[in-house]
Amino acid sequence: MNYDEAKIKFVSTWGSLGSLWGINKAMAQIQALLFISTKPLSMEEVMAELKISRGNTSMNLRQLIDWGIVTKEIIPGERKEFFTTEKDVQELARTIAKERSRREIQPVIKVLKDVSSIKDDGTKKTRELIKQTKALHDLTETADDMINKLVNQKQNWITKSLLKLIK
Amino acid sequence: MNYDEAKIKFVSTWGSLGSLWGINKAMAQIQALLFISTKPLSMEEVMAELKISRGNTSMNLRQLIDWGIVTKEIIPGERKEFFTTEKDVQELARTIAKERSRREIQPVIKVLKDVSSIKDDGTKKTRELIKQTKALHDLTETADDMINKLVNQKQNWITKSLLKLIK
DNA sequence: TTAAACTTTCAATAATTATTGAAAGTTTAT
DNA sequence: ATAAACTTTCAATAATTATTGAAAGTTTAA
Repeated sequence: MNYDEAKIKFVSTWGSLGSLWGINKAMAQIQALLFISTKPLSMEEVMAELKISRGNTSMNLRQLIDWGIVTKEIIPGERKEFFTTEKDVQELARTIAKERSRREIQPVIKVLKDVSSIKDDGTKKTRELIKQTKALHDLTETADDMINKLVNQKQNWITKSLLKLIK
Repeated sequence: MNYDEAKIKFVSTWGSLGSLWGINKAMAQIQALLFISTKPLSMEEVMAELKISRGNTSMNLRQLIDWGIVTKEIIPGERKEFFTTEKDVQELARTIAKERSRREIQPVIKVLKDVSSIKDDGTKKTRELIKQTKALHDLTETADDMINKLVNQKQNWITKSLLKLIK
């Protein structure tokens, strides 16, 4: 496998993995491309590399900026905008975890809290609903907390936490 | 909010959350319904509650069984099949984590490993590709290990790990 | 066996989601 | 002010994914 093959394989795999961290294919591919680029890329370059339209590129770049994963770069003497992504995987993981929590997990936690707080009328089915949604609420909330806390450890939680917990 | 409202809210919220844990809406809704049911449900009952077709119900129940989340129940004297889901959230989390890892994360880890193992020809771009995909490989692998290990602790890791880590 | 009760399959269709491309908008240089 | 260089917007379209429903398949009881 040479450079170009490896690059294509990486970008497309990362793209199809987008769903795993909750973003669409084009968005994930743009991020992947920037992630292995040695310099900031212009919209033209992104379009050309990924063979996607200008509109698509524009929209997805904006979303990545929204997520806090990509930033615009001003390059002196250049008229067009250039883009870079966070290059540190740790920081990347932190940002993604935080955003997903905010966008998706928190709203669900709220619903689970509401549902598990309905009045207990003493019937079996109501009790089951309360019991099960409460369990789910606790699990979701705790898992979310944990991921955020883990991911926020400034030093390499990877090795440290692993050693502590997993042995 | 009364029982029926709460039930509908829970089932539909859990359904739309399906994407978060990588399954489709109908599948997630069926699981949610079984999760709060006080008794095993037949295909008829699932169809009626969720207003989905027989074919859809059949296919998605089978997928849930594939995932190891739902099991068929034989009820003496009954001709049709009944279904239940794992009721313990801990066990549920464990099963889901294991399956997602196997189905989605492992294949990506493999690609990252392959890509990061290409021959270093000394060019800047190749070095960057190797460096970045290696970092991603390590992160992904470690995070995957961690989740699996955490989720596999038999006793309630929830409280224990939380107390240890988060304080 | 046969037939009723039930489940699965899958081609057709519907619903959803992503992508395009061109017009409208913005910024910068002169 | 004007125009070139560039970006954004969004209605139309394409691609993908989910759902239906009816025919085919299976199991059970008599």
